[in-house]
Amino acid sequence: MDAELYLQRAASHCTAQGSRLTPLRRKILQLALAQSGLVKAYQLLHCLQAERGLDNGVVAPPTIYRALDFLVAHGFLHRVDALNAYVVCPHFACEHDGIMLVCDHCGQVQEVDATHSLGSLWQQCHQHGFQPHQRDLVLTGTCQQCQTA
Amino acid sequence: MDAELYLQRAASHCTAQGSRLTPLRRKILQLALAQSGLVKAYQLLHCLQAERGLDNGVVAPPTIYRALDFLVAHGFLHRVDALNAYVVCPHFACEHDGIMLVCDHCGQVQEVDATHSLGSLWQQCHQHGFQPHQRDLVLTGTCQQCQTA
DNA sequence: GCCAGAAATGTTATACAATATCATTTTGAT
DNA sequence: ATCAAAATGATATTGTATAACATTTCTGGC
Repeated sequence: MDAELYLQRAASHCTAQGSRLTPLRRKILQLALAQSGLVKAYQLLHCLQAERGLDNGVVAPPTIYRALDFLVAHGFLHRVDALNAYVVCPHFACEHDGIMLVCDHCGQVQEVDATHSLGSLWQQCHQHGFQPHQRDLVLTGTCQQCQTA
Repeated sequence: MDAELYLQRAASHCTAQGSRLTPLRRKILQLALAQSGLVKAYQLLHCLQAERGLDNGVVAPPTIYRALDFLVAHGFLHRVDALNAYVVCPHFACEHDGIMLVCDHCGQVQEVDATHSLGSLWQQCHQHGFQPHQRDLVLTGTCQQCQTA
């Protein structure tokens, strides 16, 4: 994934809807993009701390979590509850009914369109008067490579 | 749900497959059954500690987590990742393709059969060589009552 | 019954995850 | 320029979970 392009499009997306991709948020999104798969909050914390150097103050957890909340709320990241982790969402702008298949062995993420099965799933929820919070579904499991290995 | 009956059936289920519902595990399952919806690990910790009294030693987290792991592995509980919580599974023996709709406002849980939509979901996973860990799906959201309220 | 290995539990300590609270700075609108 | 809102900094604390090792309990073979 081309990080620079992604960041540019993310910035446009934000301004278009009146929210702000501040330097801090941008930086953290950039760090997340540098990962190939899962990103963890405290990992970002350490990265950011390292970048700032020892003299430039300490990065505290709320700094990270606030940025992550923003990025998730705006669709740039998905949270993987089962692993207390996050993954970049490659197509934040489109309306996508997708599933993200997260391998909890190697951390790789595979995206799959699932308009059909998810459609009937959400429909079923609504039939029971239930308003699900998630639009996309994040599933954990074992990917092909890790099964054979 | 009749807790005594449930515990009896759970015990049978365990012996039938050569695993042991020990007094500790049984106790924790019983505590979980006493809740109407979500149960949290440290809540169980405090309950168990209270039951044992102050003189009978201290209950430590691993005691709880090991029991919870067992109960989840054997299908008596489901873990709700999004909330770091657990819910009792009312029908552990049946092969059930169900979704559990967990209201993160009031904690109530609603079970819905979703053989169709889940079937196509799991099928899609396998088509991509992905082996999901979950059989049931646990979704968080807002229930009907909490929407109107 | 007795013993050896396995399973379960106890114990201590620590790592990881997340939030509450309040102070300070930056931003955008008037 | 000023004010209010948004964002960030800073401090402290709570909640969640596991590692590592000791001890006890159970089980099957003798």
